[in-house]
Amino acid sequence: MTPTHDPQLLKGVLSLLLLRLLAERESYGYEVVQRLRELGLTDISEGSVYPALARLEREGRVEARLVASRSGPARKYYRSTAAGTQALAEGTASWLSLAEVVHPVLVRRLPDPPTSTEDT
Amino acid sequence: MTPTHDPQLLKGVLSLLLLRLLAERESYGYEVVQRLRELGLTDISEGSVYPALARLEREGRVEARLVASRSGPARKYYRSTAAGTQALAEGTASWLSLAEVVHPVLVRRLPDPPTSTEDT
DNA sequence: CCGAGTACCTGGCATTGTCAAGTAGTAGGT
DNA sequence: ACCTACTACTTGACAATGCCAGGTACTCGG
Repeated sequence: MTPTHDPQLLKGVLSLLLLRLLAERESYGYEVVQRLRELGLTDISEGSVYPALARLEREGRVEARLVASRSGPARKYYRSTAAGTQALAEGTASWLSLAEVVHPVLVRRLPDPPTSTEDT
Repeated sequence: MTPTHDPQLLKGVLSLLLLRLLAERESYGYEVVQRLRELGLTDISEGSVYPALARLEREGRVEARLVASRSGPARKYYRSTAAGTQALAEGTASWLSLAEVVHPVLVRRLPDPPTSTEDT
């Protein structure tokens, strides 16, 4: 079970993941959603992914081409551009450096909270 | 150097950090900002922290009391409530589980990108 | 003809970090 | 007295972005 997925935590991380998945291999929106779900992000909705992909394309970080399919409507395949690869590197650095700060703080032991049945 | 701090990445994480710092010990806004800066979050602005603290109070996750100071205006000390402690636990779980998904994806080696000077 | 699976897009909404500006108290210099 | 600087908190307007709900459209099986 995913412990109460908080939408806010995903902010910024989603585009980073998309950039990464598309840098690994060309993919289309519907498939990207499935790849994210396989990674464990079961709560990601299409309504987040499609706009995010459109943003990335508008920003020149990915480029798209339409490919007909025999199993449904045409697919829009996206793949990373050079700018996308660079953005991925920078975004990854940001994430890692944030995680390096946040993680230790969250996992360090809490000092004993004051107990009312006990005093010094 | 902080690698191009992305505001979006902080979303949701900030309240989690505040909850954590206040669970460790009672603190007031201005001091919390300093504690965050010491942790390495040099770009955090007061304009983010004060509203976030107000939110946490409104949600009942922290409670506040005013304490006069001889070095300036009164300080508003916040400390975690029981609800805050629980929210901290849940939030930490969310963060850890997200990081567990994101981290491996971001650090795994990229397959060789196709080089234009070379073909199969 | 209808439902389900595939595939994409959009509008409106809520959350939340940032910037900028404002209000105030204390202390020290001139 | 006045000015500056540091401490300390608050607020309004703004931008980014994930989510929900709903819509369009193609293919295939009943």
